[in-house]
Amino acid sequence: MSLIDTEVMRGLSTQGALSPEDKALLLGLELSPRYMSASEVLWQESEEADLFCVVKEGWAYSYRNLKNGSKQVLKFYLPGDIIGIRDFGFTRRLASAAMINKGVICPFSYQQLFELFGRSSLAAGIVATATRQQAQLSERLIYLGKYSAHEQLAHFLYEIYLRLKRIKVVKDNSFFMPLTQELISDALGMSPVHVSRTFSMLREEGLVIRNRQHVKLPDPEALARLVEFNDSYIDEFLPPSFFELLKASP
Amino acid sequence: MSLIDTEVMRGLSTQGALSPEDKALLLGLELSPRYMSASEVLWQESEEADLFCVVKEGWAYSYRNLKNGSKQVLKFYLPGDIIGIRDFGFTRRLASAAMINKGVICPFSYQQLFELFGRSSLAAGIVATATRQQAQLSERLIYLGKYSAHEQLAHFLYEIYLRLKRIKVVKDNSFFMPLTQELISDALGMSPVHVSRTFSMLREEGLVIRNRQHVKLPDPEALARLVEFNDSYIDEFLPPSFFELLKASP
DNA sequence: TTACCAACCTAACGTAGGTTATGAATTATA
DNA sequence: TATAATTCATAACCTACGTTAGGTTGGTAA
Repeated sequence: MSLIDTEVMRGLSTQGALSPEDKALLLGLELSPRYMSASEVLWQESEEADLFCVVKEGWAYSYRNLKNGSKQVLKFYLPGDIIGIRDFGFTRRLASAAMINKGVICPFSYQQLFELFGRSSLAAGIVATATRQQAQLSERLIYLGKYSAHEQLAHFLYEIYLRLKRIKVVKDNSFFMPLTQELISDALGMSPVHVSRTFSMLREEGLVIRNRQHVKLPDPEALARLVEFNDSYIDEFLPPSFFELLKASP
Repeated sequence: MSLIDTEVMRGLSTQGALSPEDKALLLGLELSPRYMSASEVLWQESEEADLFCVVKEGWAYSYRNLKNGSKQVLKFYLPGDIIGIRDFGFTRRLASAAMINKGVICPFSYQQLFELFGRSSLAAGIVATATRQQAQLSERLIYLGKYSAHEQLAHFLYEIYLRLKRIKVVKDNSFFMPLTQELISDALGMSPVHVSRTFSMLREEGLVIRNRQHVKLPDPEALARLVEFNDSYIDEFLPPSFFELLKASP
């Protein structure tokens, strides 16, 4: 099971959509398989991200270690799956990855992917934007899985705060948030009643002041500490390597 | 707030990475803004997917209506965010999208995105693979948010079963699954003890027979019915439109 | 002004699932 | 082979959160 055997590529191939160069590139990957033992780590969270892999044999998974000692698995990878493309457009890994049992993987550098995009940095930019969204989804998943309603809501509000600050619509730690508690409950997977309860708790702790659609976070840093916020997934700019690679491409 | 004002594009622009054609394309988007009212629907689940949008003003969200009458919000979109790129590489929308308050959006067709990829259907294929992964992540999010442990584990096992069947390693409804209950618990956000309890329930119901790493689903269809499985996100091939668009590109 | 409705708050009570603990079955290591 | 370490099953107990329900507030419309 290799990249060219991936269902997507097989589809492209049988439809005659792959150019000879594309095919050559795909088959070239076969030449550098890595034999992995069970539990062997592919990469750790926050290491430099510069490649992705096709799982040829064995199972792998990506995960995040959490402050409370547990971990959240984001995804299991089976033969034929691509692991690590999530971090394309980021400087560092947002999650760790490891083998479950022994197997074989084929690495594929981001550099090679860039070259495929040819000249259009616009295309690369849009793809990077898409992977950023996926990163936000992963964060939400982590909070849904392992944290209490209190931590979840705090995390949610702090994320909204950061995203709004980036587009310069936060003034004096206050912002406009046109969400009902019911909509928030549908996002966080809890009952509307419990959202209300949790808002009350956050208010009593002095962390959140809310009046209908007007929200104020008197001490955003305290909130961030409460949830141990990992803001690398919202970072402002594409990594410098992104531009170097673009300039280096033909 | 337009696409070119998105943080990613601004980064590309200030680094001089955007070609004049890229810039012209981006600015051309400004010409077709759509003014949306509060609660207006952008698209419904399972409608044909052929475009994405940049949110210029207002808030939007994507969501899935669930069988039990509730809904799960997947993501809130703020000004500058791109909505609908998740479905690139799929025939139909995997989730609905709607405005929260009134606002302005700028549509951008998948066709235009294809043209940016130039000749490399390999690049397009890799991107499509990445969006498929995001789709799987979304499904997991939905189950984490709104379903009981019983339904979650059933869904998880059925997804593994489908993915393994696609790569032809399921024989007689049985497969090898090198996961401990602890690892499963870390993926599903529940305690190892409860994973064991839930496996026992599924066994008593005759839905799952498991012996260490060997799993058998005597009646996969019954499992699928239990979780109302939406298998469009694991579908085998890229949509026909994908190939038509590729042939149409210069 | 009155009536109405959506959004929100709080309380009382029930339950799914967490926690802790113990023992059995399996696999790994000496 | 004995010994240790995982993995898993089941029980007893507890808590975070769901559910149901009743009341307050604020916005809107006649």
